[in-house]
Amino acid sequence: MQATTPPTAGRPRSDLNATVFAATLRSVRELGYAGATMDRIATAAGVAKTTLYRRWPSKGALIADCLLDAFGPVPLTGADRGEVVASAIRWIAAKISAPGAGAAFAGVFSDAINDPSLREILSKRFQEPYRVAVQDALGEPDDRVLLLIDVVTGTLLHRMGMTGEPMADADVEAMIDMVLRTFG
Amino acid sequence: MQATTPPTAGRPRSDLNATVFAATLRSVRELGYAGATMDRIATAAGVAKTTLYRRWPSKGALIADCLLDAFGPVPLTGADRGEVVASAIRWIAAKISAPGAGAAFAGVFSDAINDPSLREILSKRFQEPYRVAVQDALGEPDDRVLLLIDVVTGTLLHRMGMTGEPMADADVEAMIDMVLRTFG
DNA sequence: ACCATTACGCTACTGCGAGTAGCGCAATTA
DNA sequence: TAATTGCGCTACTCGCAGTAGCGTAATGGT
Repeated sequence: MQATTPPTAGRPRSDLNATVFAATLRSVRELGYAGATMDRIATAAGVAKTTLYRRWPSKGALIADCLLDAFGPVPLTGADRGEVVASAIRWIAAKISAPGAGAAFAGVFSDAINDPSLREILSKRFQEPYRVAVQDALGEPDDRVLLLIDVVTGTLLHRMGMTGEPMADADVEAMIDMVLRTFG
Repeated sequence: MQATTPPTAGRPRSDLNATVFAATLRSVRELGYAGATMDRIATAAGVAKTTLYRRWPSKGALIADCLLDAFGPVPLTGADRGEVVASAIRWIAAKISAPGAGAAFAGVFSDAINDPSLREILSKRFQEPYRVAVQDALGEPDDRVLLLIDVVTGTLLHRMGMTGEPMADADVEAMIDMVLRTFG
């Protein structure tokens, strides 16, 4: 999300990302996605709203970056393929179940429906790295990996959207069983 | 969505649902979910905006009702369980792929994230009838059927949200293969 | 020391869409 | 004929995303 040309002269940017990300997640957790307005996030971070817009082009982009920072890389460990897939699914399920994170994810995702530039960010900056990592680990063709990601993430988000709550562990395990019959 | 007490006196409601639903789907198809404002839908239907709000409590509720009308019941036919599941999945995939319908569905779904009353409508009026129908046809326990619905619908919507396009037939078939290993 | 340059905070705005209020009129039933 | 309810219309309120412009702080270059 940083500018293409990092400037050499002038006042350097202060270290605000950590503060802003923390305030963003806290706001979404307490107020929901729609309730976490840019004004509130700015206030919660002790920062001017205009500063947010100097760094991120939109609310969706800010929250996407925030999630990217909060999630980090997928762990792809396990004795065999099945365990690799299962542990990766448990990891993303846990990330989405973290308070605030699920609502934030679903919110960004929904904004992306009406904002192609945000969809670009989401698919290129978010999905793509995970797809490459999984593909390297599993050696599946890319369309299969994309389907795998659609199934896992889509299922978790759909449950979240319908019930307002993250998916229970038992259902996560049922989904893993199902996926493993194909990708295990 | 109609009032709990259909009144006996006074001017009866005119037959506007078909006109409004058609105008709604057309607006979403041409302008996207966010672009299809209540003002535009009203104008396109040749109806006052206040009339829309007399019948539906929110934009999301209107579009949910519109989709309910456009989708109709799931066909649950087929020689064996596998064919029943496969044809049902192809049916919902086709419905979501219809121009406008996918964007409308995804839009309502995203509004529901921040609107519990809309979530209620979506899960009770939309998901529940389909769940019951599938459950009767397959004889699976309800949590399994709910998972099946989450997987199928979630996957289709996730693909739609990430790419802006409905899922290609080949991928739908791949998803069917995968699901049938568990539910076939 | 002194620019030029860039960042930050602040106040004040624009634009737009969801949802509402109240009026006059139309179409029913009792 | 009176009461009641629906419709169209105009005109709002409210809230949020995003923007403009100013004064000031912090840096590098000369």
